[in-house]
Amino acid sequence: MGRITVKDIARLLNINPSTVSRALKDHPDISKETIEKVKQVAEELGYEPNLQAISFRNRKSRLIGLIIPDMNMYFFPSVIKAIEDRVRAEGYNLLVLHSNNSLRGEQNNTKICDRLGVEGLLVSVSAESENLSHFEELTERGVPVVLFDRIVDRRDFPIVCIDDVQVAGKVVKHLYDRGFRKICGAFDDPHLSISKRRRQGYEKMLQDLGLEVKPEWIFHADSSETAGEKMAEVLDLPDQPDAIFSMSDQLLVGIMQACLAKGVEIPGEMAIACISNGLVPNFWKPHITYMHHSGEEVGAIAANVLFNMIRNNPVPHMNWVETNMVVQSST
Amino acid sequence: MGRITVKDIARLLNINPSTVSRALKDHPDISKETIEKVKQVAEELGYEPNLQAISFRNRKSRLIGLIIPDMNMYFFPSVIKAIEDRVRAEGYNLLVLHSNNSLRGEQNNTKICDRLGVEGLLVSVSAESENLSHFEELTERGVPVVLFDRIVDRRDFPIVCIDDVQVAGKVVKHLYDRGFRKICGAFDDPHLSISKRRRQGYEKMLQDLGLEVKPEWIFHADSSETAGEKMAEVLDLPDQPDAIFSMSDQLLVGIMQACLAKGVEIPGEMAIACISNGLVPNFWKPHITYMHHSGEEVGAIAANVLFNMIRNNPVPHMNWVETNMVVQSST
DNA sequence: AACGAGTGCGCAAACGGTTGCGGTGGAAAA
DNA sequence: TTTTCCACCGCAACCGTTTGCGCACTCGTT
Repeated sequence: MGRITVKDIARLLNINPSTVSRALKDHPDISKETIEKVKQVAEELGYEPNLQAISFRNRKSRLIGLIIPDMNMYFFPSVIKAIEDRVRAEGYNLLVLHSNNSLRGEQNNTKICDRLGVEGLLVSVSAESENLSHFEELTERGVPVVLFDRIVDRRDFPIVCIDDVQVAGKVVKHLYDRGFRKICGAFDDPHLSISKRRRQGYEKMLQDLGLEVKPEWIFHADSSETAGEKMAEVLDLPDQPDAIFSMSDQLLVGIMQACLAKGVEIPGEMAIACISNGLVPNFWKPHITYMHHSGEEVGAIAANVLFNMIRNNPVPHMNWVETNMVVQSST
Repeated sequence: MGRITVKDIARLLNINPSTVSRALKDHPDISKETIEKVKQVAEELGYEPNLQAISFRNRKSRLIGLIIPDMNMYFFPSVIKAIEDRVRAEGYNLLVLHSNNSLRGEQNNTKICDRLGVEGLLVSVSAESENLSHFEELTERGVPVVLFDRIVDRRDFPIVCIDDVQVAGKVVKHLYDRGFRKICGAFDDPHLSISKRRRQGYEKMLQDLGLEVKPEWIFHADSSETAGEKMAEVLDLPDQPDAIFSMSDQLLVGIMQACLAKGVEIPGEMAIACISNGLVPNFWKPHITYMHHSGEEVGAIAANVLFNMIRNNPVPHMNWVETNMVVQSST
């Protein structure tokens, strides 16, 4: 009733399990006839190698861990997709874990990956993660850890992301070039370094352009709903902005909902530009202008860096992901 | 440099590995002092049990497999989230695999799950899956398989989904009750049984209401883009519908894009109602009316059925997921 | 005839943790 | 004093697969 093992095949053919093992992988020590017989019996019995036993014996799990802060619909699905494709192409399997944006969850997930013996770990850190010491148990044992997108820049771990400061600046500059001078900024959780860096790029560009940085025109939100609420407040200000920079698709949704609810004409009364995975800005008419920040590309590059590390190839500390501006309608 | 094992602890304390093993799990045969010492040393050395070894020895992987057709942003992220939460709460880990909507991919994924020794498998089948024999290797060895959402109804496997026929009918009926009589229908890949059933419910309700089923008003699309194209064609018909039923969020996006592109007023010129996970219909103003089909609920119920099977509790063959109508604006 | 070089296969250990069984030593019961 | 009993711990086997080593046997070469 249990599964077929090499021992079963060996017993049936009156040979040694070691011979079966070698025959199944065409070892030159084994005669062609024996190889034939073994393979035939294995086929007939429907033999499937026990990966647990193999992993255990080789002290290799063929497992890659992926820890994401949350399973939102906007960015991580495409990242996961790209990573899984690559991981599978390399003959590995992927374990996806989410930390619920908490440090505790991230630490637990890391421990699980450790206990399962993952051979590499890809992480987009939680909002609470400043201290990254929980990854050191892994790196000390030679298990590579790569941070992507939501990162904390410690020299110990290679990071994969866009140049957030520059990219945010470029989007703001784009709005400026189109004549907008009162540019509001919407950012994710203020604890996230990705939020800090994008806000930094936004503020720096405003200053470089000689524009004022108005705190009333800047808000942080970690969900579409709160972004909508904050946006509604901005729309009630006596001194209203004429444009909005949104650092993500998730915030864009809330912003659009707020604008549509108030009947704000876009881009007539309010221009919008954002950083996006590429789908969401096209939901509305006219389409929203965005800087394309491809989740699939981030995933592909992160996986690539990881496998280079697994193969002991040198990898750069910073791995920039390209972005490109997609200008739509009159914005 | 390698990881700490029970043997290391045993050597350090001049005791037997078996004593260490028992001490770590408070076996009554071991004295309190020994337990203390062992635990202290384990703590100091940062001992982490090797789950591979444990899985191997116990012939239990503590792994659950999840196979989805594709990593789209609309439905599966919420399903995955719910499943992972439950799986983790049970002390298991989740392996997420996607089949790229191909039978081959699904078969490969199943084989991988088999080789890894998963203790249960959750599947949303690919568009190409009619024959489900690849799952039998697992069920024959007592590994439960549960199908959800995109299902094929074979008596062998419990299924978790909404009552697609009835739900689609209800949405159509809702449009009818609001006075619409020319109701277009948008469905996913025609090979999917979920598409067939929802279309069946749509057509049956039209007939029950004495309305004509017009083939020109029915289209199938497996992406937002093609849905948009097909919708644009419908909008060019001489005899235009006054309402649309969309069977999913993904199609809704394409439909909305087409309507917005043509300047069709919603719901004035065209009423829309759909089956949705609940977020997408609120992207626009006015919000789109929808039948709420919660991905999280589907995931939670599917996981629940699976764990009941793992515990040898009896489970029903059909496991219905509840839906509820969310009526918005004037539609 | 003796030697060398291969060919084909078996033996046994190992990976880390668990567990049935058995043994020792000391205290209590007979 | 002998027997019984229990608390505490060690021994060894086991899970399935792999692999270094070595043995037996066959050929071809001097």
